[in-house]
Amino acid sequence: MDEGMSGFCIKAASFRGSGGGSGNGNNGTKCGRWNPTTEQVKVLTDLFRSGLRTPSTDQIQKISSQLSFYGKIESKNVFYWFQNHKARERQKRRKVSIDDKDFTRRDQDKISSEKQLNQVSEPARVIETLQLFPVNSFDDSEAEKMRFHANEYFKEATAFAYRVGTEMDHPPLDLRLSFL
Amino acid sequence: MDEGMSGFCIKAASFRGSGGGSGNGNNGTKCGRWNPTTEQVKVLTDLFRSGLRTPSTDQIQKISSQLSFYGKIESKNVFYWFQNHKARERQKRRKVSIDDKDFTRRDQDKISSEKQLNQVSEPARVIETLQLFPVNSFDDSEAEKMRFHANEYFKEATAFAYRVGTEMDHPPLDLRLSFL
DNA sequence: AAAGTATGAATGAAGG
DNA sequence: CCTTCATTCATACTTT
Repeated sequence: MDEGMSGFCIKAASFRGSGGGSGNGNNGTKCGRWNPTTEQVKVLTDLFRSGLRTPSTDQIQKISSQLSFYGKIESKNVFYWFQNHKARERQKRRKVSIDDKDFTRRDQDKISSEKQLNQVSEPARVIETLQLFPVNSFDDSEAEKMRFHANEYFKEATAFAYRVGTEMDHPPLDLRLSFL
Repeated sequence: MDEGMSGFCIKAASFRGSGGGSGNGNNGTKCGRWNPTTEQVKVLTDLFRSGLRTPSTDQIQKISSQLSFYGKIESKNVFYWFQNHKARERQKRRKVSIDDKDFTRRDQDKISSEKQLNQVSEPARVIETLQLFPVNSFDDSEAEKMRFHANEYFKEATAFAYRVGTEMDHPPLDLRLSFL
């Protein structure tokens, strides 16, 4: 749209460290979209495997902070990464599930067992000590009161805007849009 | 590969205003979710910029009515648009901030310049006569009667994103990443 | 290089 | 208001 729309920065020929290169500690990535390094992807994937699905703001900040060591990264990148990863994990699952409806051929095909053999060869096996999800998951701040919801507007079936039977012939405000 | 299998409608190559292309004067009956036209987005954005944050029911009706000229639209679309826009404006500021790699110099940093002038190629300056915020009836939430009036969220430059003091508490979880 | 795939980013729609 | 899901767009990357 207008504001923080998709960056129109020059598309730099930035290459990811795919293949174990990881030479993009400080790649020439100008703008455009974030290109995670292999290390970053590895950590993120590991976190995901550890059970992290939707990190909170604080978690995102921490992760982003840690991952910034490997290259440029912002909080929103982490946020998007988890959103996408989870969404696609589910999407894949759903696809397979639907595809399984007709089991005429049970030769199992290959489906997506060949997705990817987990990252590139990383000789140095790192140790990660991550403690996520203690036992909480409490929805504490719920003091908010549910206001009228969209339902109020969803009655547009007949566009019959029920008006308050007071004296207002028309709303006090005069919203006129004269354009084009 | 995975195409819109879930989509029950014809997959029209309708482009939104993303990227400026906006080849959608009137997209071809794209059912499913609302796909705003560039004109609609422009008006909505303008309204938002004018300070409108949570339009009332009648306001939504009017806006929707006006915008229906540019294409199919419902009240709930307007409602959701404002909700999302505001929420994301806020979210954006929260996520794009705490990320600072080094404070080598405090005046060299240009900081957030990613936002660019949204000057859409609109030579003909439209005229908008909108009188909002009269003394209109309060929606349902009195909690936001006296708050931001207009440019509360348009502090683009923002040398520093002041931290909202809502994260004083430390999360119960301990995220530690010991790798490398 | 074109076509195909993987994935970052954006946003409509809901839920709570 | 906030968070999350789903769908789509745009682009980096891979394969042919």
